[in-house]
Amino acid sequence: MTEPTARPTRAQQRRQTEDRILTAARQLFAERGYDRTTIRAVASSAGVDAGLVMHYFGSKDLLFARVTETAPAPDVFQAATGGGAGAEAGELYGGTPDEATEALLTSLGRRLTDEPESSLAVLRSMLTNADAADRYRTAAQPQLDQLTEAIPAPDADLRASLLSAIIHGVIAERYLLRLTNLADASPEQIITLLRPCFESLTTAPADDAADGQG
Amino acid sequence: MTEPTARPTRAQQRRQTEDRILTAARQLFAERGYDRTTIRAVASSAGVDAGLVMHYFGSKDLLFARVTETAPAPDVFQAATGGGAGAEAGELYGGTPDEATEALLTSLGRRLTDEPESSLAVLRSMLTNADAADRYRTAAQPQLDQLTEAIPAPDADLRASLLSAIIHGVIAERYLLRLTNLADASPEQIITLLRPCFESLTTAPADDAADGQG
DNA sequence: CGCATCAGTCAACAGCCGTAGAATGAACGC
DNA sequence: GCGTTCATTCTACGGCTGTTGACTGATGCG
Repeated sequence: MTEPTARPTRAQQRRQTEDRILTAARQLFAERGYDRTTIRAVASSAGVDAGLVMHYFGSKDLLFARVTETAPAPDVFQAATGGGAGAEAGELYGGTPDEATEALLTSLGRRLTDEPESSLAVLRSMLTNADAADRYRTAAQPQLDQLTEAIPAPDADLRASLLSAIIHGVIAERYLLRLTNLADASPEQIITLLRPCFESLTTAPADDAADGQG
Repeated sequence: MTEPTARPTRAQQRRQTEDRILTAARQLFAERGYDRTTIRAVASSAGVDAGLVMHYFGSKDLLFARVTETAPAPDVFQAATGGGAGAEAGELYGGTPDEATEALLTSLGRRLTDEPESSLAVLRSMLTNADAADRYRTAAQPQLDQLTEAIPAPDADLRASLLSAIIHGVIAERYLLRLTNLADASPEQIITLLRPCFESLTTAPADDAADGQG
């Protein structure tokens, strides 16, 4: 059936070219941010003409939107499910605060290990591109809500936001700012140091709160 | 003596205009970041011609450098000295870990209260402008070293960097990304929630450090 | 007063940007 | 085979950018 002839159909070739463009765009957006990434540079990096990028994606904004929505991790926290595709993310934080803590730490660990290309594209561009910030905020809200439910405290939403801020701060300072201490440290070191920090945020102030709402 | 005639000397007038330009630049850099801030916009906002900005500052890069080096808080943590100009910053973190924690929290509280204009100019541009990142890293290192000395742990430098990352993450997510939960929260709330977090990083794992930390 | 200095303006240049549209040529359906 | 579709390229336009240099007029100094 499928002959080994290297003659792809037209649709295949288009998709292939689109992918090449998207890959180049993702990398450049991550490296330089939205403003400093030019369509010409993306096209050149993908080995095509700039007009073709326009023809396929319509505009620079739309290209950026495609890059960020295609990004494997637009989420704040993407808990490692261990490969179980059937595991709903909804159950990951639903349990105890301890489970939430470990899920967050695992997510952070993976983000510190993998090359966070597309994640960086979002993170870097969020700070200059209002659309990117909006898109991120919208995408992150359900995840924040979910995390909020796992935290037994009246100010759980603020706690969840702080956890998000900490994670982003660490990633930004390691990859964007490249603070040497953080850039050189191993993910395990970082996780070990942050665990008590996360625990203090996910667990309620059981000491003197006495609000026995749980 | 000094007549109320509004006729300043030439040098005074120049410095006054320079200040106006610097103020406008600081605000615009903070609002839009480096790339989206144009010299023409700065000049227009300061009520002068774009050529004058060039004449005074040489280039956009130099103007940005002046803005960031003039910034009242290029420092990571600027502990509140209570107005004592003679208090050397060197002594602020020199004491116990608890003192360092409180100094960091006070600094964060002030940053969450005041309009962090120039601080944002640095923070926002750091993430897109390589020069700004370098300049920041250089300026922050002594402060990090200082904080490191206050932490009695073998990995004190990493702990200090994490504290810096957390502070920046919170500020960035509140002012740059404007995550609603964080933007609406009061500084006191945030500080209260972060205190145990900071404590866990500034104090050594004296309790259960028995198990070989490798 | 007379000349040098300098704050400040104006017009322009060269370059890069996103984008549009015509042109080309190969792949496709009939 | 023929006309159409479509991937792809080329050229170009208008706008914005940083930057330059000539210009103007008030100010300072001798």
